Amino acid sequence: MINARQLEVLCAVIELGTTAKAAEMLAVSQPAVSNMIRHVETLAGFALFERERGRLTPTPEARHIAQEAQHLFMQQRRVASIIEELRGGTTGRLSIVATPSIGQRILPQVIAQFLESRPKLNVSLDLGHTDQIANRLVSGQAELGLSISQPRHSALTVRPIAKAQLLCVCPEGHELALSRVVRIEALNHARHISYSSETPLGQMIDGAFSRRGLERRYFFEVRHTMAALELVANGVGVALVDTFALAGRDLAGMALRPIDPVMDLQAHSATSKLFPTSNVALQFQSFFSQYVAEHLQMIPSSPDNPI
Amino acid sequence: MINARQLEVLCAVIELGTTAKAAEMLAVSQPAVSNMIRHVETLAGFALFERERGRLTPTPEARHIAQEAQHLFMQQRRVASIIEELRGGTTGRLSIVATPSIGQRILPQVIAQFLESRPKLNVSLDLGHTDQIANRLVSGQAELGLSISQPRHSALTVRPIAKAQLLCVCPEGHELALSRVVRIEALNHARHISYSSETPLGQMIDGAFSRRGLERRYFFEVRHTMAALELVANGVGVALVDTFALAGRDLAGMALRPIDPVMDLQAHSATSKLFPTSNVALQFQSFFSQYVAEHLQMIPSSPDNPI
DNA sequence: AGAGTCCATAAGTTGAGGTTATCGAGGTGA
DNA sequence: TCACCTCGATAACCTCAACTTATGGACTCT
Repeated sequence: MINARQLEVLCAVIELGTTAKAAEMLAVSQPAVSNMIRHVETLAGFALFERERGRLTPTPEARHIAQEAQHLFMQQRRVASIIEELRGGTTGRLSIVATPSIGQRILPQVIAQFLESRPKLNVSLDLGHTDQIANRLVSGQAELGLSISQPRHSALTVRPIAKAQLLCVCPEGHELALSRVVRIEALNHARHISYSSETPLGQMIDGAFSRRGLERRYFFEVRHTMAALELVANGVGVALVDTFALAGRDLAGMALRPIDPVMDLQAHSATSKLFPTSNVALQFQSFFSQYVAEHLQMIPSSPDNPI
Repeated sequence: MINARQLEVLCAVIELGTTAKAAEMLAVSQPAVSNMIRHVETLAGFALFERERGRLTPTPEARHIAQEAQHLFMQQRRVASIIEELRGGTTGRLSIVATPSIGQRILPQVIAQFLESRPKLNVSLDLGHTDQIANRLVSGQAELGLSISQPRHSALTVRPIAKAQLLCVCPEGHELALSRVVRIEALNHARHISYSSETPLGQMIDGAFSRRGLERRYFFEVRHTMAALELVANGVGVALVDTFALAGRDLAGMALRPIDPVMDLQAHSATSKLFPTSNVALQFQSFFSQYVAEHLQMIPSSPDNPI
């Protein structure tokens, strides 16, 4: 069967009219072109050029083939450019599942930024709790999982990807806003909106309270920081909210205070060991880390509270 | 740049799962496949397979490339099949110019037959007198010319392609129909429809008359045999008509008689020396010759009237 | 433990596609 | 008409991508 190189030479001769000019354009010698043309003619089984008075004149058949070959060249260039783009991570498909804490606020921002230099990239974003993330990853339905708590699954590769902190958010003018730092004990005497003890965040905060010999008290139970934040924004009470939920949000009417003790969160990324991870996914992991490190301000951890 | 063979191997491995099966399908050895895959990976600049526990698992990037490559293969097969068809003359373009004598009746029949085994063929048919045929051929606007009289042009290749004869056509029951053979002298005493002396046919008939020491007489002058035939069909008179015009026509109400002397016509085909002639055009020439020889019955020429 | 499967590596072969050198045919201008 | 140019064809040789065979090490399954 005829190959692309042969068609390339054929087209060059038809276009430029002589073997010598075609050879020059193709950066090969004139006999190479001459031989190739003859070879293609034997492959095709009929003459592609008429030789008279030392000149080559393409036959209608040759012109017809050359025209069709253009589509082949186009497709060839297309494949080459796709490979190029896949190398640069500017094309392909990136499918992410994230917990709402990350997926609702910070992740769309990071993705938007990531897409600015990759307009052809195809993205899929889904939310789910940690177990669902693990399921979707091992079943190959998603490629990259992002969550605060580490998904536990033998077929997953989990690694820390970004840090965040819990801050205290209260309505502007609230009594807690009067102090520069909010001690967690104070929350027990305020209208405290907090997290179910089943949630990782709830357990973490419980731990901080119990380390001070206290028990966490709250009048409003939610599961996600975004929900708590919205309640605070509407003046319902005060809450501890992570910086992922705060990222880029308009905080008009609210006051933000560091807390004592500092509580650090570690976001994790997970990929399946059962499927190879795409280039884009790897790139996105680094991008996410870097973006968070640059855009989320952190309060230094106290020595007694390492991550 | 990546080539089709490399993509072919890549796709085979992705599709069949192992290098050994891919090698079998491609009819090459397993190391050939293994090396090719590694080579393509270095070309692409990123991994296409993940190697673990002695198995290859395609990356999302590899799958993406393989999918795009399918279009390339399709285009490649398309070019190959077009070449195949061009060899068989079942595709391409055939543009013909013919004089009305040939183009109005016999040619459409032959073309229809020719197309039966070449459904993809693109045909163009145009009518014109001999000078116009020559013009269109040397200007490259048409590829094949068909006419009775030979076009005279130094850039044309003209060759005889088919024979026809003049016959006498008269209304059924006409007195000329009473004789088995119509002697041309008899036409001078009938309502004779004939051809302008400027036309090749008129000159030819004039010659036959003068060889018998007579002058042709006619009451109705036309330029084409088709016109004469229609007039006879409507009972206007009698005429000498060539067998090309009669081919396949319903002769109800008309009588057909051989004439004395027998007058043979030679159809000619012409192609331009300035452009190569396509395969289909050459095939059509033979096809036309053969069709006419098989379908037009001829009366043997008398020895004194060679063509 | 042994057989069977997988992929990788090493070393050698082959042929498509290239090279240089040279030829003769044909056109062209002094 | 002769020198000079450009064209394509041919011959003889070269090179490397794409193969080969032979083999080895990793892993799985019975």
